[in-house]
Amino acid sequence: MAPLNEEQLHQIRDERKEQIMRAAIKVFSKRGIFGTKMSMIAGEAGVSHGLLYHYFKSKDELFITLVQWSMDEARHALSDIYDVPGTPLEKITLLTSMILQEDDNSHFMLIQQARTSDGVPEEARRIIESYSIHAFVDQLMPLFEAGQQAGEIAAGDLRELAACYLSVLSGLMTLRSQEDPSYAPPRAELLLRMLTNGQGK
Amino acid sequence: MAPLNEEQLHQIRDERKEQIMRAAIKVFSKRGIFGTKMSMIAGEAGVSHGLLYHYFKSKDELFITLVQWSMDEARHALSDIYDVPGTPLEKITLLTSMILQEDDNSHFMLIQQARTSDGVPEEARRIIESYSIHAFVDQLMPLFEAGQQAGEIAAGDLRELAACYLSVLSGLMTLRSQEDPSYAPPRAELLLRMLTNGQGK
Amino acid sequence: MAPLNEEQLHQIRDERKEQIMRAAIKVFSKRGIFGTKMSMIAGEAGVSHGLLYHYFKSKDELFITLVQWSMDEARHALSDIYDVPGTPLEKITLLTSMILQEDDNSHFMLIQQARTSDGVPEEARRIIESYSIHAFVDQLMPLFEAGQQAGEIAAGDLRELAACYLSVLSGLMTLRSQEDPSYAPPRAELLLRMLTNGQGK
Amino acid sequence: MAPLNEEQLHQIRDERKEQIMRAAIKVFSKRGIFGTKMSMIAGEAGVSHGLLYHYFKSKDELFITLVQWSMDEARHALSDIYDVPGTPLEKITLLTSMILQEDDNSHFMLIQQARTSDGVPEEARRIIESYSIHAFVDQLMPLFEAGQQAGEIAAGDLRELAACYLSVLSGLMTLRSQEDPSYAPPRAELLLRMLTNGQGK
DNA sequence: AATGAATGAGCGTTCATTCAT
DNA sequence: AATGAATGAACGCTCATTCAT
Repeated sequence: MAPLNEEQLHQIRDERKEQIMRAAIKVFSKRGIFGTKMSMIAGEAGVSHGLLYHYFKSKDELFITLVQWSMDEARHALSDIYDVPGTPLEKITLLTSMILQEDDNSHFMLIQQARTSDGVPEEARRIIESYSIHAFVDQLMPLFEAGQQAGEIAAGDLRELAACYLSVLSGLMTLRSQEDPSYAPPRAELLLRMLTNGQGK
Repeated sequence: MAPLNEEQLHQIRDERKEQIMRAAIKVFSKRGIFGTKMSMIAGEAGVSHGLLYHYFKSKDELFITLVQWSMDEARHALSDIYDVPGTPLEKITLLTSMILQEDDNSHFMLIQQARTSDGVPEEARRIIESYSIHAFVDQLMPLFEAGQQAGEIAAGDLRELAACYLSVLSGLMTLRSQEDPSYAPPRAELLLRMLTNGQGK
Repeated sequence: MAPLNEEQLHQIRDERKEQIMRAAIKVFSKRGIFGTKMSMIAGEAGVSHGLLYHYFKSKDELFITLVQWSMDEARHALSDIYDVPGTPLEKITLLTSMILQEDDNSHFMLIQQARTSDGVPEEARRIIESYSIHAFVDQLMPLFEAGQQAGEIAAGDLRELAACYLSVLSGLMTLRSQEDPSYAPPRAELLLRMLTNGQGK
Repeated sequence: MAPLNEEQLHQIRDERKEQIMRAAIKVFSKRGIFGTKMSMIAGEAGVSHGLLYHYFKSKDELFITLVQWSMDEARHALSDIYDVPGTPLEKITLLTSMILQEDDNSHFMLIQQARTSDGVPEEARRIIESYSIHAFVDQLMPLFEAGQQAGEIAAGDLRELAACYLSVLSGLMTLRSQEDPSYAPPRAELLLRMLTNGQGK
């Protein structure tokens, strides 16, 4: 005999939980796990700090949840690229632009934070390692192979090429975490040269 | 122009102070400003934590000193490249390899930490911004111009190209701060394609 | 004077309220006032924690109510002993066995908890003191006097003897609050020697 | 009760550590592990709360240390009784009086708290169980045997008798933890009747 | 110069209590 | 009546910083 029916409660829970997660990823991705205080997340989400503990057992659990979420989102973002029209190289170009210019790339940035910071919970580290850069390389391999066969991508070791490309993108993403106005992400075409080496039309 | 003024040189010559700074940059560059505790630095340097306060007024001041020091070191590393023999592109290739493979690139990494982290003292931030990426681009412009005239570097906006190149290197450096065994820095040649675009021999 | 006034009786008859009180005394008597969380009581009673505040203004008020209830129950238990058949000493022996072996002596244990712990609400303390051990001694005096006249109880200061006897029982009860399997309550006959001193048949 | 003996003082040599332990046992034994706040201990010891963590890693560790200390003290107190002159019964009488009237029986009380409370660290619980009441019974057996042979102690199962006696003393000690002015410890002679059963001269 | 004892501000977390539904 | 989301005071603990020696 609940005063609120099951569905309403569920809705509130999901709503709040998502609200907190959005606030948390925003702060974590910018300030890292040490620099982020639970009160900052609460403030960003507009709730009391106590409420965070209704939805997440601890700061670490919250962080781990976000890392898992971000890994899934990142994989989705990569797989979505197969659905847009265009040649393989066009798809890669689009992907590059999206990653570099996307306003909210908190997911990628959180992963970078977790990868490069200290004090990250063991489980978060395991999640990231289990989906390490090789997993993303695997995801992109069909696209790169198609590009190479089409003559759009230079000859050579494709896995190495893809890993290099992803490393560069990863690195660039970390540079976007600040508000440094002097930093402007490079144009995608310049980066793409690494792949085409002048062979593209 | 000396990177350190007379007094700074004198201070750094102080054995203890240098010992502390070397320990500090090692820890800061790996763990960031929040993840680094004064006791870690003291332990790394083999002195008591109380002693740190004889040489530095505070953790922030120590960090700021290190940022200043690292900026100077970075500028030196870049300017040194002019002294090695070889064509412009060979010089750039060498520089790239050094940065990517150097065992101790604490200086670069500290700058990255300071650039991408939060909780960095205002003054450290000002130092970094004042010598922002543009300053490094300026330093490398003569080299790039020579490379372009020699036909080793692709045609196009050179400042943009240099900025892109430095951004990529900066980003890659942040990925090296961990012990992630799955990460291997890309070969310099691949990165260089961004600059040559197939025009190099 | 009825141990519970009309209104209290009415409230206690309230099913929900009684359910909560039974759950609460069970938890309080085992874990003490600090070790008991309102959520534990709610869980034990099978209701939401919010509901506790419909019946009791606060944790303290709940505890105070239970102390009052337990004091009344304890007095009843003592007075009931007059109704069983047997000589005075037989009655005392029975009482001793009951207290030591009773499975549910939460009431006595709650009083002990309240007597020996800190952080007990002032009012609970006053209730306990007002019915202090002397009140129980008073209750038992007729029984002891009869026993002494019958030659079953040793000569000497009866109040002192009764107080000593009750103190010992009180103390032993606190030892039963745990699940320590190495502890077994002593046999009543041994304790009774304090009273009889070899004079009983 | 005897303060620290030479050897223990050697271990606890540090003045501050001893100061903190004395303050801590005073508060813990009165208020239990939950009721005791680190700030109370700090206040009682006249130091800042931060200092406690220089000497003890955590509240639990401090508590465990005290339990161990108290167990050792309790064993010593029992074994010391063999050194005083007198018949076995006189020794037991003296021991009883000491335990009941000693102003500072924090050690015994801490053990009782740890035995009967909740939230006690697992290790503390193990220490207490490993020296459970049987260990103390073992310690006193020679004395009881001598008393029985001398005709001072009643015939019967001696281990049961000793266990009963110690249980009663343990229980009485918990009643002394408060400042309840209405409570006066019983005279030793009355308790001793349990052992003599009128057989003593 | 050098140590480490000592302090206290600040953060993560718990839980009694309130309140909208 | 009944629920559980929401709040915030308070506590355990960390660590930058100070200070007596």
